[in-house]
Amino acid sequence: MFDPVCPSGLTPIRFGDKWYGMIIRCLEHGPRRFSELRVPLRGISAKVLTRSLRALERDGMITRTAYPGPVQRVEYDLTPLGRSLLEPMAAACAWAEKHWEELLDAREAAGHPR
Amino acid sequence: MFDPVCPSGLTPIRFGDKWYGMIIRCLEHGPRRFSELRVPLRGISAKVLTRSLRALERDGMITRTAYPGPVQRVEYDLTPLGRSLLEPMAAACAWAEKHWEELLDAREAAGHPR
DNA sequence: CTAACCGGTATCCCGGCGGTAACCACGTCA
DNA sequence: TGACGTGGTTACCGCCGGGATACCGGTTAG
Repeated sequence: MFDPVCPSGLTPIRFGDKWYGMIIRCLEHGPRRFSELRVPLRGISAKVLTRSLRALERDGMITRTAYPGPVQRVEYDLTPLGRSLLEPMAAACAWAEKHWEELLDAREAAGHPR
Repeated sequence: MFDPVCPSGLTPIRFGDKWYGMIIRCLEHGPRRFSELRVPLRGISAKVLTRSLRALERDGMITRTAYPGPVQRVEYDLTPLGRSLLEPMAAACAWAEKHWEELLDAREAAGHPR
């Protein structure tokens, strides 16, 4: 998921900052903990992940819940608003799937290394 | 069109660089000349517009046609690929129209100045 | 006691985006 | 002859996003 060559990271369509969209997709199937998010988002630093999560929280896209147990445990989950973003994101992904090769070919033809 | 307060410039959804998407929308209803593009895109500098246009051209989104008449005349037009981007952009705009207020409210509630 | 895990924060660095300003070639007009 | 419009290019500069690294407080496992 989200390997460096994945087209989803290369579409001209972006949601918020670099990770905003990917984080939302990671939360699509239920809440995730901080460290669970770092796995699929290969290479994200803790700082950047924290910042993106804070931004998403500020925008009402996700909730942050710290469980008071003895072990530190924080879960992030999508709000209805965040979930509603999945729809246009799906449209963007559909576009990318259909037209990604075209875009790549155009770049190659323009002399840009693939 | 595209005044600084327009939500379209503030959605978390972005297409390419800052202007990529707006340029495509400007070309939606037919070809436009360089200077015609600078009008709706208030405040864009020639440098940035040129760079964005080159990027769009490189990606096969638009064509650049210089007419050989006595006066210098260059027109930019959407390719089918560029036109196909209008679809997910419409989805993004629909989302923004529906949920923009929600996002704003969330930011305000988070103590962020509106 | 020590190490590791969790969920971060603090600091530094770098590259790229975006903006300003100056300049330029070409052609037209007065 | 000079000013002006068109469609740029170039140099410079500031800011911010993103990455790497180090550290930290609390808890638990060995």
